[in-house]
Amino acid sequence: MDFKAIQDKWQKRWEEKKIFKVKENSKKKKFYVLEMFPYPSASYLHMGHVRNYTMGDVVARFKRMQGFNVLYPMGYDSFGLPAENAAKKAGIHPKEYTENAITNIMAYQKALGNSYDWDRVLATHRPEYYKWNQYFFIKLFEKGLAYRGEAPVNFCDSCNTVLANEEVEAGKCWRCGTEVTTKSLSQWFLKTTAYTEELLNDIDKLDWSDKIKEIQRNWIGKSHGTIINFTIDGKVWPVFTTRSDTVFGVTFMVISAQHPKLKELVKGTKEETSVMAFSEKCKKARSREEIEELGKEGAFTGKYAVNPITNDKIPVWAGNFVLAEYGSGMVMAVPTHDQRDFEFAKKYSLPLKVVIQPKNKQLKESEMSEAYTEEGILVNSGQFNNIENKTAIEKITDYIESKNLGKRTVNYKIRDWLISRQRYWGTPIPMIYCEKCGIVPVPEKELPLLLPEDVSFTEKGNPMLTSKKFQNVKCPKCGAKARRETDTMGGFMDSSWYFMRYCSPKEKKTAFSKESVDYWMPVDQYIGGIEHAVGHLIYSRFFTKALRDMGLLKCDEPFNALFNQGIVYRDGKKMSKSAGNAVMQDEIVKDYGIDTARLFLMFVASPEKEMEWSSAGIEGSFRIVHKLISLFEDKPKGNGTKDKLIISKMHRTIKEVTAGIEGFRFNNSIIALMEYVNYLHREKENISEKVWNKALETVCVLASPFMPHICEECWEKLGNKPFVSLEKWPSFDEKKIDLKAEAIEQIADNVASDIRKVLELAKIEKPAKITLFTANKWKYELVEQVKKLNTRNAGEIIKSVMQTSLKQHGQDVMKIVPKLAEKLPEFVFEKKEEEKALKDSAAALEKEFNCKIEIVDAEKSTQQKAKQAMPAKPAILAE
RNA sequence: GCGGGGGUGCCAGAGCGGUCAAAUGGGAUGGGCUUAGGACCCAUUAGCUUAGUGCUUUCGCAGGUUCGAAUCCUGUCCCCCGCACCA
Repeated sequence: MDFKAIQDKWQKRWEEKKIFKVKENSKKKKFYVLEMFPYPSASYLHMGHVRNYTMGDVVARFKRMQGFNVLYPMGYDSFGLPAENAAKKAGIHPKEYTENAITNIMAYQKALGNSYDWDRVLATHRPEYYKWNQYFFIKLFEKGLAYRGEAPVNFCDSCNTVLANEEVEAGKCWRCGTEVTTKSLSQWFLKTTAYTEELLNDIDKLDWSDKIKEIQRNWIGKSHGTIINFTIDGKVWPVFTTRSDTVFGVTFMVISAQHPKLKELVKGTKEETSVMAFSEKCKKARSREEIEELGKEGAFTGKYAVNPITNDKIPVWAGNFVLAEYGSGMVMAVPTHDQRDFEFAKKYSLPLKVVIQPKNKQLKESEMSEAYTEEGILVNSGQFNNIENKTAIEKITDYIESKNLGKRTVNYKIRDWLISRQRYWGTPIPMIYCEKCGIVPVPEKELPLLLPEDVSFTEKGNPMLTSKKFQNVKCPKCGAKARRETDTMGGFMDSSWYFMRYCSPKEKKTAFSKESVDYWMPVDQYIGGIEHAVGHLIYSRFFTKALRDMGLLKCDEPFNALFNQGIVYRDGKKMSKSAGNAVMQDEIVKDYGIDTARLFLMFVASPEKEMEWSSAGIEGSFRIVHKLISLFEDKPKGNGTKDKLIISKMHRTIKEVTAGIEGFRFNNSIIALMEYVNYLHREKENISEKVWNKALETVCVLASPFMPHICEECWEKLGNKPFVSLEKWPSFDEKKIDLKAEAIEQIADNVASDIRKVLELAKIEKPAKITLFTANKWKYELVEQVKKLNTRNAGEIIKSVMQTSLKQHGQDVMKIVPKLAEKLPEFVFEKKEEEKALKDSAAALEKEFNCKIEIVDAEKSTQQKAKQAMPAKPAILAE
């Protein structure tokens, strides 16, 4: 079979007939399948991509065949730094670079034969798309959900731009790996924190893996605590703590070295210069290694705070270990009961005061070598002494609230979404700064605000700054001279709503039609890498909720079910072109065809697990494909003795394949399919034409999501009209799955092969008569018969017969404990049924061996002998 | 440190209370086919043992629940992956 020709043939036909084109259809239930859209930098596909896309395609095809109206689109996340860097390096305009990359990658994707609706393709760098980024930005601005604010932000010197928290991994830039530094800059933010509670609570509604749900919960990082109002110089400094039970043990305060109000605090003190120098130092490098090396560092601010509960006056320090952006950016330090505070206190010889005593020992400040963080009883805590510390948290907080010294509160780790980027290849932020009117949005009718063309990529810094024409504008409100924002939006803006654009991609007047979005959304099955756990997957959730509240759509969550596929490795490393270990789509297609690659990728491991690419494995899959195809090359006219069994197995196979796809266990689906294919091969001779055809049709339909091209071809070969891709997915009838019958048939089956073997080994060509003995002992008799042959091979004959057949026989099955026998009646065989199995197959056997078959009740005829020879009943049966 | 996921036969990888010495593929060994190789087909692939069979050991390690455990519980060791000075 010429796989290449078949692929081309069917891909062409699918495209010509537009069979995967969809539109809204209120009569059909919708199903939206989506893979995370790719960044089109690399103009090739390797097996990692193919694995991802194949999963989506399997689901899409399956659901389509089940009668769902399936939306399955593809597009390109085409803004971003790589295109801009390529432009810098090679002197190509990012737009040209990007369009080329899209053309290339799309050709590769089309060659996969996935059932995308290619009429819906989109690319985020095109003005008809990013216009709506700008529109949404203005709407968010109007709602107060987009704002400009000064905050300590992450800055990557190499990329020369600020980064969102979600783009910093272990203190390094996610893209280039450069150390991220902190700067205090004025930037645009989207207020994700306005939806914190909803983002957290709705996680429970999602059909996502526990792992990724947990990552999101951690990222949101909700914690209950208390705000306690300390005072410094009469001014209130609220401090967040989860351990209000230790408030009597506070011996100093630590303010973050990067706290925006630090400068104000130390102004005019003699410590000012040294503290500010320390602060500057802390703003540099934040890599994990360096922090661990440095340890905790601090500087005394010269100020004292008053503990509102005890009225103690305690020193205020600036410290490198306190995060400016979490809580209040300042902590109350309880060195006896917090390890970090303990280390800091030891280093700077600050006092310790125990306020929680464990039950079994006595803590002494002078003897402590680490903080005591377990539970215990309060001491040195005034009226709260002798209370368990867990209870004390509540009691002390109640007291604080009653005296108006603070309040209960909830704190989150999640920050607002920093969206500005000082880069060119992104959506221009549609804002204008006017000296009189302040920040003014670009009027809607002027959208899209296009990226300027007259920019230079060779200078350092943001290329946008090189276009004076772009920057100098008139204020839309007052007409005075004004300056346009030169920052662009980070790429996560683009990917936060692309799945909605797919619903009505050609819409010109709005970002999407409400009608189509309300029909298609949410995405029923989203598939992509886990690396987007806190970036894209949080932003998209936020965006959906924000758009919902603007009345643009109905759903609360964008992605109902999410599946994170495993990575494809080769030689133990992640497959990538730069690592030189990528297996490319085209080389595999050349040797094996894309269907073999799909089969292998779906078959070798559970979809969520990482898998190792192996060339031996792909060979194996190639064989499987061949085996399946060769079924369709036969047209046997069998006798039909195995028809019943084939039907039973067919229903079982349908059941298993269906369950496999539904549960994202594609590997198990394929195994079930293979077992059926093998069985059909073996039983070719014993299947009637009608059943054979039915069986092959079923195989063809069941296999089609995995190897669509080959199945179309086989489908045609069977004389069916195209397309198998549009066939109805078969349903199974549990009643037709007859395990008992299958097992009985198996017995009869084994008998035949035993006979064959015996004849062969004994070198008997034409037996005059074959006697079969029923029940457990028939084989015993058989042995006796073989012995009588007096042949040299007797031992060998008997052994091979016994090995293959007795395992299946009654005796093993009867081992089931009697108690459970009632529950599992199908596992207990009665002699009658065995006899029946033999009788049923007798005719076929007579024909095959061309002699008379006699069936004898071994129970009667050989009881005596059998009793002597057989071991006693298994002990368990005697009970 | 916190959180998540794992440890299965030569390898990969299913199974997740009884049809489990454990699917499926790969590999290995033997046999068939073939001028030969490849492809294909068949058998074997924990150990001992029998004519059938039986027994022992095996699903990281140690216990427990159960008539019965790879599967459930407890402890323990190891591995991988997130987050991480979050007050």
